[in-house]
Amino acid sequence: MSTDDLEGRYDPDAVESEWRTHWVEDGTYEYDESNADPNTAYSVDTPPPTVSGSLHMGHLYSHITQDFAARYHRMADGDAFFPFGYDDNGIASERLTERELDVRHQNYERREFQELCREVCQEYETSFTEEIRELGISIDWSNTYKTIEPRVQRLSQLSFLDLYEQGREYRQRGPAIWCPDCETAISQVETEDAERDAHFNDITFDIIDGPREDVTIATTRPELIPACVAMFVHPDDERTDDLPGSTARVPLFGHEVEIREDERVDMEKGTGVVMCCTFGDQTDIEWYQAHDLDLRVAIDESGTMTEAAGDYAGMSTHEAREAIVADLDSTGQLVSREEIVHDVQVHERCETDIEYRVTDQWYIELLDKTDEYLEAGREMDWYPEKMFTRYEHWVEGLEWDWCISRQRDSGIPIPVWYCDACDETVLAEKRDLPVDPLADEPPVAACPECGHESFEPEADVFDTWATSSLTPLINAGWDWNEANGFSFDNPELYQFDLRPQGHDIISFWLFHTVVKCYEHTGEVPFDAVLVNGHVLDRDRRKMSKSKGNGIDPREVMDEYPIDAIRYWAASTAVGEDFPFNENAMRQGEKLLQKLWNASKLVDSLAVEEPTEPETFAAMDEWLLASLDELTETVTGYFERHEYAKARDELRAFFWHTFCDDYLEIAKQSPADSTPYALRVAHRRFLKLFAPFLPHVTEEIHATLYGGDSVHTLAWPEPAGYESNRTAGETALEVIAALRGYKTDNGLALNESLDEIAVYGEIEGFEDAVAGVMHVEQLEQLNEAPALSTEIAEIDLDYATVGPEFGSKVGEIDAAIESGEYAISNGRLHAADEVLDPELFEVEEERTFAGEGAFIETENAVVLVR
RNA sequence: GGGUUCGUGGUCUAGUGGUAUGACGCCUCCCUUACAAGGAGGAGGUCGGUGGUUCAAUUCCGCCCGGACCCA
Repeated sequence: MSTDDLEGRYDPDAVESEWRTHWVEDGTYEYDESNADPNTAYSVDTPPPTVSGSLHMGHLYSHITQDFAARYHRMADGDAFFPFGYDDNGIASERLTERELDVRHQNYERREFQELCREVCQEYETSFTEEIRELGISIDWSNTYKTIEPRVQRLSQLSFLDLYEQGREYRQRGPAIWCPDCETAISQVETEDAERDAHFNDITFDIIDGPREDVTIATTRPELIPACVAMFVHPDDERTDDLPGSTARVPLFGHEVEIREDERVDMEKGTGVVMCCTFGDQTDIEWYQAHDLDLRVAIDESGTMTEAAGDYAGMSTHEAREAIVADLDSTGQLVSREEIVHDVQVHERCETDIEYRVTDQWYIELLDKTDEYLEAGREMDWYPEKMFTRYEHWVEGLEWDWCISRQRDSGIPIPVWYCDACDETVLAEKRDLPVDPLADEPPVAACPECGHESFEPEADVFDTWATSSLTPLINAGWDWNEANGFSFDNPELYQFDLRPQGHDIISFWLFHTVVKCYEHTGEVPFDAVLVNGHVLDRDRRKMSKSKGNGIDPREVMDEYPIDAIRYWAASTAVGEDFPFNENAMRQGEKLLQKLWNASKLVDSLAVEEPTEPETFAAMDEWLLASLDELTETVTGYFERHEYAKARDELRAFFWHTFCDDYLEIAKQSPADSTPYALRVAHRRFLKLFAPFLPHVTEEIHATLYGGDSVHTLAWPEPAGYESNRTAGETALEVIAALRGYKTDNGLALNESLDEIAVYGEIEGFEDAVAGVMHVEQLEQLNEAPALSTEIAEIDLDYATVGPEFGSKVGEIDAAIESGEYAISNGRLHAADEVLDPELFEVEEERTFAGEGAFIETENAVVLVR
């Protein structure tokens, strides 16, 4: 990376790894808070990836997309704050630690186990970091955090105390989703569907004092029969309209339950009668709450049957299921049994079937302020805009407050104690945080309420999202002290300019982050949200472990240059899902070589620092004016996160206009302005390409121009060149026509042409045309050469003709088609209508009667003699 | 099941109330003062299906089919 000339072919393997190392060692992307202009510096809040897995295509794609934004804004805004976090605080990390070390977390103190987690995660973090660096992501590696570190623990607990003091949190006994294997409450978002073989069991319940002898229900979970507290029928179901108000006797267990009406009963399925248990599913919970039903807890925290299950107590749920079915069969209450396959909810980490349990949990109140949270969402710019609807629907559909407590042995502790006598909640002091109530003493010696002197520590820890939702506060250094209360170390970073987010997790991660930051600061944490789509496999199908169609980024990174992968990542509009596509990477690879080769040519045609000439050759000025326009267009695309458009526009102009057209002309141009234009354009191209292709642009820039990293230079602005653009376009048309002529006649492109004549506006560009096409003599014609013309086609201007002539348009079209029209005095007569000249265009076909070849372009006529 | 979204030559993509952009691949020609991983040309699309609105629909609306995501 330090020769003065570009030699041979571009070797991405060697170059990319060298720069990657250099950028980290040099601190090229470090945010300099003393230099940064707080009004302009760009800040990105990156959602920290879970470190317990290896890099997948989704990480690769989303990080590259963020990096386009960070790199562009670093150049355009002067500086960028682009930090990195590791989420090592979830169940995933704990499971990883247990697996790696072959231990159980129950055998350790909370702090000890966290220490182990930190050690195990450290290895994963190291390899993850290495891979992210390999992608050329311009992260500031001096600004990283881990969600398990004490600073973040303190911040999570501060957040809890602040919300509690604001009256936004409460503790309540209620149903929660429970994993019997992990023995904790989990959130809805930690569950997924899994297919299970099961049975539909039709079971008869006797009716006491009712209109019938008995009713039959269908259930896949007979082990819940001891937990049955009611039965339900649909109010509109005629089959069962005699039942409401009756009492049924639960088979085997004998307790009596009432039959009630509720619209949530599915009339389509089964018998129209369902049992309600503590708790089989979400609907059971809703019924429990709506109908104020009893609780009968038959399954304990480890998935073992309780005393409520009578003879079946002590069995696992699966054992109890089989035993109960067998006993029902022998009492004749099992009517039938049918094998089925159905989806059940499982814990995503261990694939254990989940249960619902009634427990004490902490909640953040959400439901009372959904309008405000909706408004907060509206205040952010969404890229693409349509993704806001996902947020909107999520907020509008909220039914529960946010359960933030988890019954796990590790995680960040909830900093409270409860009075043994009166159950008063005692909060930790802010200055003491972080605390662990299991190990630390409460801040008071006696209960402020009743004076009692012993306390029960809270054993629960926070939900992962309670911490993951604080990343803007972590990144901006939010904290509390006696003197200032809550404040930021780096207030200029908040609110953050950009939040990147996958489209599948807008509903919880992004939403939770907006809510918490909004409540703590009164301000929406992000100016804009950039939503990235998913990477699909080659056949446009979602990648999944079970399908085995995943693509290993490692293999991709070994096979293609990183810059080529980054080129692919800009293949489609942000927010759209798009397939893994090796064509795009090959195309990217070609672009790297093209950039390298063109740079070599520029370097051989122009001295390094040409002085600005007084006057410009027309073509040189034309190039710079066109480049100004390109700069403006591309800048607009970057501002709107339209990376695919920016990439394509830039590539097309560079490849076709600059390389194919201009460089060929430049080779033959004797003008002083040519070397100058070449260098201006070349330096500008390097900067415009830099966010997409950081390695190759840095290598070329460093080799030819030296100095600071191209990535810390200012983003180019239009330099204000003006040119007769029309004449330039026409000249290029003439050149293209002559190229075509040579191809059609089997001539090499550098073959000489004796004489050509041009009718068309190419003033000032004659030398360029003649030079590049090796024309000995070029004659400008003042009038069109002798031609015979006939009308080939008539094009109507439908945008005007349509509204004006309405339903007659079809007839006019037909008349033109069949030749039944006339043109007189410039007007078109067809189908009894007269069209003024501005409503149509006549396409003429010309034939040349004179000597030599005749070529017509859009704006010129060329004769080759 | 409900909602959102996507469906454009073989493949991937842009775009729009007036007959469709580019790339890869394919075919023909060309080693030209960087680049054959290049250049000059060419073939290839009833814009998922079907109704409707309109003079005109790939574009707007309804339904259907297929994929994805979110919520049940």
